Amino acid sequence: MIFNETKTHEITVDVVIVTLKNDALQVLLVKRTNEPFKDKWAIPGGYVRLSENLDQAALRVLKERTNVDNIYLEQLYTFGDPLRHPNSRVITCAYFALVRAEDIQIVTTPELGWHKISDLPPLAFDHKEIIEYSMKRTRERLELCPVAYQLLNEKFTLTEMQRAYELIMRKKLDKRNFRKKALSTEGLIELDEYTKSSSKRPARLYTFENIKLNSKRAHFISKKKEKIKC
Amino acid sequence: MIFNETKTHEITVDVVIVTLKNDALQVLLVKRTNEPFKDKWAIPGGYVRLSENLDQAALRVLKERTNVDNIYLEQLYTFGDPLRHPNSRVITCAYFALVRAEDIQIVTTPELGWHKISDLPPLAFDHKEIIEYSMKRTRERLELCPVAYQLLNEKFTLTEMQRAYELIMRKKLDKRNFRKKALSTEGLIELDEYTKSSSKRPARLYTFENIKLNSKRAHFISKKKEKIKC
DNA sequence: GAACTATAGTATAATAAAAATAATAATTTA
DNA sequence: TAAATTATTATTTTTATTATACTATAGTTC
Repeated sequence: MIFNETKTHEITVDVVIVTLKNDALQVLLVKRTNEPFKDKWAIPGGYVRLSENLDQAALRVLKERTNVDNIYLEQLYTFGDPLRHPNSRVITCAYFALVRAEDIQIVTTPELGWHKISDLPPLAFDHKEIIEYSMKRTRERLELCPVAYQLLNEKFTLTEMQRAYELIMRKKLDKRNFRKKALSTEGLIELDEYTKSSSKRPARLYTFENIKLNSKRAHFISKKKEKIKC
Repeated sequence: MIFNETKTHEITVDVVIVTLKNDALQVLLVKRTNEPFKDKWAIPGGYVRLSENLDQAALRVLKERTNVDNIYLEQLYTFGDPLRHPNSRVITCAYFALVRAEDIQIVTTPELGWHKISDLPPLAFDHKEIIEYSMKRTRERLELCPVAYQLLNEKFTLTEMQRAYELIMRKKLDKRNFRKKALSTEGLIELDEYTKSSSKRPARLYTFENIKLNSKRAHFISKKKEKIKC
């Protein structure tokens, strides 16, 4: 590939939209209908408009695809390899979003749907790398604050919360220690409600007061077992 | 400002180059000679060439300005506010670099020089925000791995290392506890050499084996006292 | 050369946090 | 009503953090 150095770049945002569904972390993908990478799956994305900033562009893409807003959205990383797009020079600013399954009302079609992160179909461009990076970032975030609540329904049991943590951190957690730490999280509110439809002992429901998530007590996953690259 | 939505974006990289000099963290700035922001100071930056990726562009800028390579360089954040550049739509991918003062052989002029981060001159564009964000990121990094060694000379005393930590973390550290943790850092090598020219008791010199910096034992700043925004 | 000054270096106890363990309670199903 | 399943609570052990005070080694001063 020969580069004409006077040609301009194109800039897009791509949003890794993650939810918790059927006891698995799933990511929203669209099937490409055109070349390049026709029939491969891709993260939802779009061009950044000149009138909007990057966050606004990502929020717009998210809204277009899922009709949700006001959720956890974070700039992830900007990918700019000259060869990441086979036809032109496209730099993409990747975002990731954690959304509640119950908030999402998308109509899944053969061209749009949720895919288990542990079992992804063939992906277009460098989107596999982007998804992997977003999961790494989610793990790092979870060590700092309980972002996992973004994946849970408004009312949830501690077991559901623990399960979300286990899926993100990719390791089993001890139920008793998890509960002890979780209960000390600022912003966690114990409700006087219990699950009903379960076939076993009902579990107490909790909810989150969203305000206080930057508390220093808000994280409760030990960092020690994780090795983080410098 | 009225936007022509068909106009293209321009993409730059800006590199926050930080060093430790005269017992202070200092950042390399260039004085702008043209409008906009004539006579204000700016982070070194440049346009991303079509043939290079973002890391390469940042490394090139770093090399052009300081003639150093092979140092700690990390993508920071991409800033894309439509109004951040008054004349055109410039999206910048910010990087930050930690460099050793002894490695740098720049000729400081009235248009290029080091400035204390605690006492910055008037800055162009959103560069104040970018520098602040880079220091925040450095603090977060330091909690994960001893990147501060990037600021130290090849051979350093534990007191110098502690001082680098204190400047980055903006708090006093207890000498005994710091030394205990520092000595348990993987990759730290105790030398049979001591400082000489000091008029006081000589201090033992240490060095770092760069290889093992992703060790889980490599970080030794407690996270508890820091509040991190979600 | 004795006293002083400044920084380098060390040992240990108190406190707090994390990890590891077992037993009991509440519900549905067989 | 016994068995199965999930929810919930308490305690101990281990590890990490914090707090504390003293000794060591050089140069400097008198």
